[in-house]
Amino acid sequence: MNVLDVLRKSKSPVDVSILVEKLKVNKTTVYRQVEKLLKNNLIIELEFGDGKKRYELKDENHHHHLICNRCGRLEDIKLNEEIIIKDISNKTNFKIESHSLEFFGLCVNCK
Amino acid sequence: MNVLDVLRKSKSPVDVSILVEKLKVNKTTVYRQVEKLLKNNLIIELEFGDGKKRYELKDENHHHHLICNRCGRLEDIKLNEEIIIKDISNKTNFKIESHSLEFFGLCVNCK
DNA sequence: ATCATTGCAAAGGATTTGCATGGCG
DNA sequence: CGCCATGCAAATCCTTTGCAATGAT
Repeated sequence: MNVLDVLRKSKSPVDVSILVEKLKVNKTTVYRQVEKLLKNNLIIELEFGDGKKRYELKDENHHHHLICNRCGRLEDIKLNEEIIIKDISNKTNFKIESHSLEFFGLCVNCK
Repeated sequence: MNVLDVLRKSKSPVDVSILVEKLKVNKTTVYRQVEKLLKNNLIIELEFGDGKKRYELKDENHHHHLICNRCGRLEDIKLNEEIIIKDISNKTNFKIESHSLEFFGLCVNCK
């Protein structure tokens, strides 16, 4: 079992404390493995506003998240954001390498 | 001078350390004032991935950010993301209350 | 022997909490 | 007095760093 295995098995993005728990290794080790995976573009880093980072496989299936403000439930959603990216390319000289796009609100159960 | 004044004067989102410096008050005070402003929907909280939160006025002029991975330069950009929001409303039962959308890459100078 | 990986403890940085104080109705 | 804003120190949480020990090549 390694970090990638845990991410593969998890339905939602995973933070360091969970990786420590599942892998039963030191947190420093986890941080270092995560760092390497990020550098190699195998995983992506997400922030949901609660002060800790979460990680997810970077797979062919690029998607975004709906995060419930009430219960924390997480839903994946696939979007066509290329329109927006192209719009930016047209308007500016900025070369986009990555983006973060998350939605916060109320899930079906909580609204 | 209060938090809102500092945010009004600043061209880019501001973190707590800057507020402490400008307002010359205790950081705890700043955190508490910020908390209140967030609750009252007067400011918004942003995360650029470096572990600290930044704050910005919530004004009529809703926009997003281009953050340079090299030099940290920040550019504002106005986008039409309603298309995407509507798309989500059609596809899911999630009620979106807010979203975060930031772009990372290389600015004109760095690319 | 060398180089990468791990563990552990300590340090750092951002944020929160507890408690005492001061201002003001 | 009672209430709210402030300050200060300590605590907490997440993350990073230094260093020694282990493992693999």
